[in-house]
Amino acid sequence: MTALPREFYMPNAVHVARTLLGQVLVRRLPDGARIEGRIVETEAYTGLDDRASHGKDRITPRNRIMWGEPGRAYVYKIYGMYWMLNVVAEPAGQPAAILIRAIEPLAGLDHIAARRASPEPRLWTTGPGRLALALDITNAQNGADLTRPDDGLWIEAGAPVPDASVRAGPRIGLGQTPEPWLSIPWRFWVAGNAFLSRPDKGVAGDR
DNA sequence: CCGAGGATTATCT
DNA sequence: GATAATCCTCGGA
Repeated sequence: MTALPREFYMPNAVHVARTLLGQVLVRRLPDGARIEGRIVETEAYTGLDDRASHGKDRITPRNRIMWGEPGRAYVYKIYGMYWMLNVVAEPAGQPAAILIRAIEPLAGLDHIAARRASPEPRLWTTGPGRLALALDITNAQNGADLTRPDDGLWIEAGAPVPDASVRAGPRIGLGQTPEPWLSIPWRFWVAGNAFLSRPDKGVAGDR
């Protein structure tokens, strides 16, 4: 298996969020452990006008990765205790990133179990905070190049998810964000998958 | 089953 | 000094 090329991340963030579904996120820990998970839920954040995006205004020390090379990891801490894993998209100079919200564990389950308190696999990688804990992702992975195995975190090609299995809806946790950004359907997920951050009600909202 | 509230800190104003 | 792209626990029903 080989990592997806940088060109994969060049298109606009909404398109990349859609095509990331089904791809395989791979983590190689310092001790040699290998963990793999199929991406089943994503959210797109663009720059320019998107009021929910960290890239909405200007470059700051935290968000500078968003303006850089596509195909790299943008990791930041939220609520004082959780790390969020994002993938930078669009050409350098344009702030855009995709938040990986959930993965379906494929390999390395025992390594995840060792790190997570809950004995319930469904609670290991369902949600951005949880998946970061499961894969031991912290700010040490900020800027990691996802197009190569060198940094211990990368993305490989997985089985494509057909349009019929893709659903879209509003992004989660946006709080005071004004419309239309609050409701724009830039969250994508694999219909009916058991590892979504919240249960799939079976409702479509396609785009 | 469900909703409320707490945890805990980097970041920006 | 307020807020945040979240998760977990606990109390009530």
